[in-house]
Amino acid sequence: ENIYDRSRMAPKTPIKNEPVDLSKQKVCTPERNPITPVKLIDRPQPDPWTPTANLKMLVSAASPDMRDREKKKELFRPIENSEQSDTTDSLQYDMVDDCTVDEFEKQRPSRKQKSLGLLCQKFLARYPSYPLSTEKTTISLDEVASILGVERRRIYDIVNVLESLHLVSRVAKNQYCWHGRHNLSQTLKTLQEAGELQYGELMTFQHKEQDLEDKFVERKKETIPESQDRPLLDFSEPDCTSASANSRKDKSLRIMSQKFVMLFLISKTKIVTLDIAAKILIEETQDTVDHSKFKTKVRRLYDIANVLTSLGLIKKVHVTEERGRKPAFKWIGPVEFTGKTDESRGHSPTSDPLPGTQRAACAPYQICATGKQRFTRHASFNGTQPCEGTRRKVYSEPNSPRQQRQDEYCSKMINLAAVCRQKIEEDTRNPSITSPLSLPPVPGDSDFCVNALPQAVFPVVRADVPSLSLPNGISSQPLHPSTPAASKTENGKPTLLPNQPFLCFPSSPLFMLCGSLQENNLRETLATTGDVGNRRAEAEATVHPAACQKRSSCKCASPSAPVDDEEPAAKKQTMEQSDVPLSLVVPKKPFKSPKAESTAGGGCTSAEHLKDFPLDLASPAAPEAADRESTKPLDSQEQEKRFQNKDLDEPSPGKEHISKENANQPFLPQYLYVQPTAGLSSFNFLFSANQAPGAISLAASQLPSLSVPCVVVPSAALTSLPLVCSPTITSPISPVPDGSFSAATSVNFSMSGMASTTPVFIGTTAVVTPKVSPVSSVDPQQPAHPALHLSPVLARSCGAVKLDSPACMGHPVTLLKLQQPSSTPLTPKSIRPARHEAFFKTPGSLGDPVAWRKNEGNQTRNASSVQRRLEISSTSPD
DNA sequence: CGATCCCGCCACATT
DNA sequence: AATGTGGCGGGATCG
Repeated sequence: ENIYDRSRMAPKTPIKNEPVDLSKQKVCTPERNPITPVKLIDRPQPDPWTPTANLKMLVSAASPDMRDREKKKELFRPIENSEQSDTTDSLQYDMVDDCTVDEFEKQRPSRKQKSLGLLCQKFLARYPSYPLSTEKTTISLDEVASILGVERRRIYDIVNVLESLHLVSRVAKNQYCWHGRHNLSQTLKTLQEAGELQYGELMTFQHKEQDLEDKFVERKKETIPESQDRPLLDFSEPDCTSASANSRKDKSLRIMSQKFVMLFLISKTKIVTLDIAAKILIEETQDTVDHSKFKTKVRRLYDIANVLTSLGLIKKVHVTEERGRKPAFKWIGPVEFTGKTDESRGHSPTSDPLPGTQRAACAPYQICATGKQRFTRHASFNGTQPCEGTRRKVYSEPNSPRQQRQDEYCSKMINLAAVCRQKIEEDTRNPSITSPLSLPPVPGDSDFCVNALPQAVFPVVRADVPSLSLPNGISSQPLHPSTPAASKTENGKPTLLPNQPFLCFPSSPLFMLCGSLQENNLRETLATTGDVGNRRAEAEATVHPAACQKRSSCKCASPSAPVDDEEPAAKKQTMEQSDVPLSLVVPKKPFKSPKAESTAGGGCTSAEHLKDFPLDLASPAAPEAADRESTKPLDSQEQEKRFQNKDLDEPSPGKEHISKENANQPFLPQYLYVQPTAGLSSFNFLFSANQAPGAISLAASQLPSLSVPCVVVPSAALTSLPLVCSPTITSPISPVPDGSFSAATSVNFSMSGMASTTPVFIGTTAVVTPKVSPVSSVDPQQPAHPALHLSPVLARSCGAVKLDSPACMGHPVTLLKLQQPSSTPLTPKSIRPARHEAFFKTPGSLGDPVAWRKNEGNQTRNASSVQRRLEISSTSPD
């Protein structure tokens, strides 16, 4: 104590003691002051500003935690390094001596250094964006606070926002469970849906934010009574008025966060100004808007924005209007959520209102619901996947109001979703489509799920792995009629990667997969979207390109593409693709707009072909996408197809229906699966009927991309044929469009070496080679992710397949490579989502062209180096 | 000087 | 009552 007091009688700026500072100092000036204690002494503020402060200081100084924290901090140093240099010196008193006073004035900790955004980055750096499903990470608030050297209060700010996006969930007091971004897209999708419901109309009109806002306000008042209003909101958030006692205000930060995100998601421009957001978010009465309240809201929004920025979901921009320049934020996160999002949640819960729950077994998601929460409702979002039983239990145990709230929240969400679906269905679709949704029950049972796409179908099999990352997932996906086979249950389940990349069939009888490439689909899609098209065009023109492109995220854009067939779209894609680091370049398709190509550079195309998958992987975004994205790839492909289709316009039959996504799927190639024999030994061989080379010829450019992919080679076959690659794959690899692929293929095989027995999986998307290169080229970091993700997948696939294929086991590496691209993270489940989305999405999509695009990429890049390392390490084990 | 937003008091919730 | 949460807004910094 003495020391502290002594420390400086009058430090210029009495800095409150901060543990952080101390640590930093130490770190910073190790040279000078090797001894930590000394610094500490110095640091402390001379005057005890507050009794508390002193106390804290003492405590911190004394507590081992602090020390640990310091040590730990060092780990993070890299992040701070830049900063440190400056600050370090100044602070120290000692330093001061050395240095000038001025420096010391600077004080190390500049405000920026203490910013919530930075803190959030550090926080996020501690956890993997895409944690393996198996690992559950619990976060101790106290621990984190001490490690990061901040008060717990600050951690709450971060966690609350993360919780609103379901990146974490509260397990117990002081304990949170880290879920990572696996569910992010789903969550966003849900928010988008909710947002559309709430604000949708507004959006339609919205031109300016301002207008929007006004309308919004009006609307709110008129149309929506508070009561309603609330619910919606609630739905987005855990709280609940009704059931649980409405707890206090507590929702604000979380709810605000969700609403804020919603605004972005429903905004065509993807830009939301702070003031507008504040106005909209001011609950209830908007009118009042007293200044102070507004001001407070803005403050909160900054807090939220900082966290979202750290997550790479938004970035700050300025909007200049008549009035002048206004602070605003632009959404740079994923715009389209195909993937997982719907999968689980969407359907089952929603569509079927079965809340309760029967199939617990199926999806974790549901399980949750079932299990404990049943009384409450469905599982909570949060809990969903990541949490496992255990967690859940924990969760549930408490049965605290909070949970209830969450539950409620979930239920609300679900309902919402249901509503949306209904809507969609009504509007859009064919009954047929719908039906699949209804299926839920079935799916639940079986492990695998089939997608219901009317058109293309793959049997997707869910591997056994229930636990996959897919969050919600769940349940089942509707099967295609054709796929009866799917039946596979567990062992044999074939695994399908969402995008298609590859299928593994254990030994199943024969499968026929059909997916026709459908140009029609495209058209349909287009048609569907037709209306949208216009808008879309506009929208794109305005917003989209810029945003999308800029973001490196990968998103591959593919999604967007579909929607936009137009050049803009093309551009986007290209752009996006271009963003992708991938080196691969393929000759791309001759699309429509040369521009696009030009812009994107050849790269884009290639990327597409490769697919998005690989690309995704490669790209920063990839990581995220990986799991959930499996679906995406499809989309992307679809998009491509669309493009192509337009050009080409094949007569393929499309299915017509529906949703874009469906459309997308169409292009899935049909596969013919031949089963060798029962034995696994042999792999089945699949080839796409459509895709035959000839098909390819069709559009060299396009088709290739379409094509599919996968082939499974029977063991026997292997010898002779090592692998069959889908044209697509090849194409990406080699620049040469058509023919090239063959070559490429061969290459791959050779690589694999798996020849004999090992089964080979090839994903269209995943071209091994390309992938690799791209990755390297792109991001060094990323590779890691993919690997990680992949690994799990692989494992599953293997497991699922189980075949005999030693190959899987034996050559994990190889497999990984292959898989990575496409499958990556996907789990069988993932596949489903896409479709769902389609269904659900349709409406949205129509409404919002932008939606198609994905921006997911962002996240990836966010991952800190640390994170990556962690992941990698974890992965490797796998 | 307006935009940001850190800081931490203090009310409410939970244990 | 103690402790956990987190609303809230003063006021320091930043630009």
